[in-house]
Amino acid sequence: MDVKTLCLGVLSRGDASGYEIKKACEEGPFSHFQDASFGSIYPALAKLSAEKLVDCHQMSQEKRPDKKVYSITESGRAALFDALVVPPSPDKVNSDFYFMTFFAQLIPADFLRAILERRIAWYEGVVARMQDCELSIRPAGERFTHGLGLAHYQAEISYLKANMDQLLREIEADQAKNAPQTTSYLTRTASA
Amino acid sequence: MDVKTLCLGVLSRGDASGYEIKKACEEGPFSHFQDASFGSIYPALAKLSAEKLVDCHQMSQEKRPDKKVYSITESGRAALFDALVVPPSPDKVNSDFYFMTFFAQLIPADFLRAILERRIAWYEGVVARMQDCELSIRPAGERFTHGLGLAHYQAEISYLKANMDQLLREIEADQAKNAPQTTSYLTRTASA
DNA sequence: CATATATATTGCAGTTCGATATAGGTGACG
DNA sequence: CGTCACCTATATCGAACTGCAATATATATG
Repeated sequence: MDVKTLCLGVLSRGDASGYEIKKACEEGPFSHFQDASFGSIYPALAKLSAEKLVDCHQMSQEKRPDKKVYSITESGRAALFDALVVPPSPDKVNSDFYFMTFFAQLIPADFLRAILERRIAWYEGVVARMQDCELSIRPAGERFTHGLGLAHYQAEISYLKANMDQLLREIEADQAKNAPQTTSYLTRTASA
Repeated sequence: MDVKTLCLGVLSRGDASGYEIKKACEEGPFSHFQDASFGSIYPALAKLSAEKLVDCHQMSQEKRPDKKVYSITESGRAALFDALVVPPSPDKVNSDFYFMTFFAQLIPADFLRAILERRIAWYEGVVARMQDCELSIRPAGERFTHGLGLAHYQAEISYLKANMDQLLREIEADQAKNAPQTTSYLTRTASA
């Protein structure tokens, strides 16, 4: 989804500044499936404003930097609708964690264990916070998407807990076999 | 993961051309968690070659365009190792599908149903192909990552099948209530 | 026989990322 | 009571990346 449409989506739920849009993608309801940086959000808002898809009100705050609050216009809602009724392009996933587990046999077992445990703890926290949040007042689509994300994270936690010990045993056995003569990673020969 | 490391990872499993690396990210074992375009892969390979992390052999093929086959060097394997033993940065997910379901109440129910059914069919195909593939010969890390992806897709299919009818009923009821006077999307008033 | 698909690379315009600059407020700690 | 780290808030800039077209050839598909 291009950043302009993402901004329209956030603004369709209520007025927000560029900073608040970023937060919605980082910690808020969009954090599980959208990502955008300031370097793309601010230009996107400027373009949307020029196209009259959003209105901008300067808010002089005391004790805070000035804030530009954007509101979606009727044309903006129409543009959001137009962007929603096209078949979605495939998900783009970039996961260093999966990349790392793929090459698990190259990684020292202790380091790998720490990474796996951190991942489980992280997602358990995410799930706990998601289960806490009040959904009954939210629209059907938001509830559905929330449940879908939850199902995904819970499945990942389950799998990791059920399989990580077995993986670590195999990795340890493999590394003991292939490099019994040294404890230094620097002198290893490529065993991949 | 930067594209250079991604290329090193692919090449650690065997020699490949830029085109073949792209295919590994599109259809191959990396397709579930990595993405990169030609425009980033070819420059990355050129840089890796300049840094002596990969070797390049020009292959003049008959009946095909020439091919540059890259092989990872020992320094390349060391660089891959160095990139693997740092804590992975958070996953980056960009999903137009999730974005769409989040705003389900804005979307015509028939269109939404078609999108949901297409998604289920797509992931069922993915799961079927993943279950087909022979894993016993693959390294432990690859098997583990494969299983993790499979668990994720299966959880998503389950959730969609269990909850899509309920969502569509709610959406239909909502749209019938909010716009009983018209069947045209163009004349709707913003009901979000 | 036209059209589409697959192999294989390159270049480019536009988009996005990540870091940095700016600048005051807030809370914690000894 | 200083100061240190972090939060709010916007803007900018180079580096990196994407998506697309161009180029060329061979094989399927209808």
